[in-house]
Amino acid sequence: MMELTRKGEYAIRGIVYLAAQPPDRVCLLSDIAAAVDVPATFLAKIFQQFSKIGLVKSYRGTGGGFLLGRTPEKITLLEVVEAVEGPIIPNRCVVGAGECVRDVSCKVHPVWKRVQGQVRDVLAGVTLKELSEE
Amino acid sequence: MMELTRKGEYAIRGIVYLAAQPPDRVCLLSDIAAAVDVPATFLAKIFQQFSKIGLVKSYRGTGGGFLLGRTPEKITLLEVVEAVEGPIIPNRCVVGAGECVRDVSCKVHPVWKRVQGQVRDVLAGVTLKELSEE
DNA sequence: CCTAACAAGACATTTTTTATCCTTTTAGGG
DNA sequence: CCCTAAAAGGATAAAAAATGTCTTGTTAGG
Repeated sequence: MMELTRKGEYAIRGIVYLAAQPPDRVCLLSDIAAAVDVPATFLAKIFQQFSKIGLVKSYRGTGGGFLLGRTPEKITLLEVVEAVEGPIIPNRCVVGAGECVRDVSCKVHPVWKRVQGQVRDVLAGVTLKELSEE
Repeated sequence: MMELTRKGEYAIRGIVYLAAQPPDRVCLLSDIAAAVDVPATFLAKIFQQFSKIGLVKSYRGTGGGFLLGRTPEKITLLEVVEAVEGPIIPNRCVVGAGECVRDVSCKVHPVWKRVQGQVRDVLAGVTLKELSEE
């Protein structure tokens, strides 16, 4: 359980590749896809999601392509993962009130809350800089 | 992402209910299913998995049913969850050597390892006793 | 031997994941 | 002003996983 999907994996590979490029090198989607071994059409969707929230910047037309929206040390793994996989929610009952209808005083609730916190903390503590250097 | 499936939810509900019963009260599957509001046929599958690894004991025939395999304080949430959802593996590359073929020195690897550890620690720290009392 | 109960396996349905394709929009260059 | 390069967006399709259901087998008690 708790497994990252293919999409999440691809997303990380793709953006880490971008982070490893010289700061203002505009990269073609097709090049990125080839480099990280991901279907270009699929990666396109992923980068569209990145683009919407500013994780990457995109340019169309001749000479277009992608580059990182911010410097690598300002993008965390948490942002990348949540961008494509949605928020980290181990159990529906952590979402908020009204979800845990079965049990007003649900004992499991705080446990999942804790899990969520730990996972988020770990992922938030890692930046693209660390993942791309060397 | 990282969401517990319905199966996992049902599993927890079912076994927590058992843990809340008097120690040697044998419970009918149909009663448990009704009490925790889970399809009986589905819960049957779940309890079969529990039974195989000794998390619950089962008795067939007239007067049969289920009871907890050990005392509630000796069963952790981690065991329950892993029994039905499989091991907690945030990313395939934490499984072991040979999986992370793309990158011998995969930088993301240790991060997922850490996530895995944290999640397991939280879940291992909670027993059915705590979840079932009061 | 009849009935109660769980065990096991096959099957069906729905949802999610994992793509692919086609059309549209934007931009540069001749 | 056209032509080409590139990303954006939407529709669709195939495969896998989740979520159940059903039928038959097994075990045990009375």
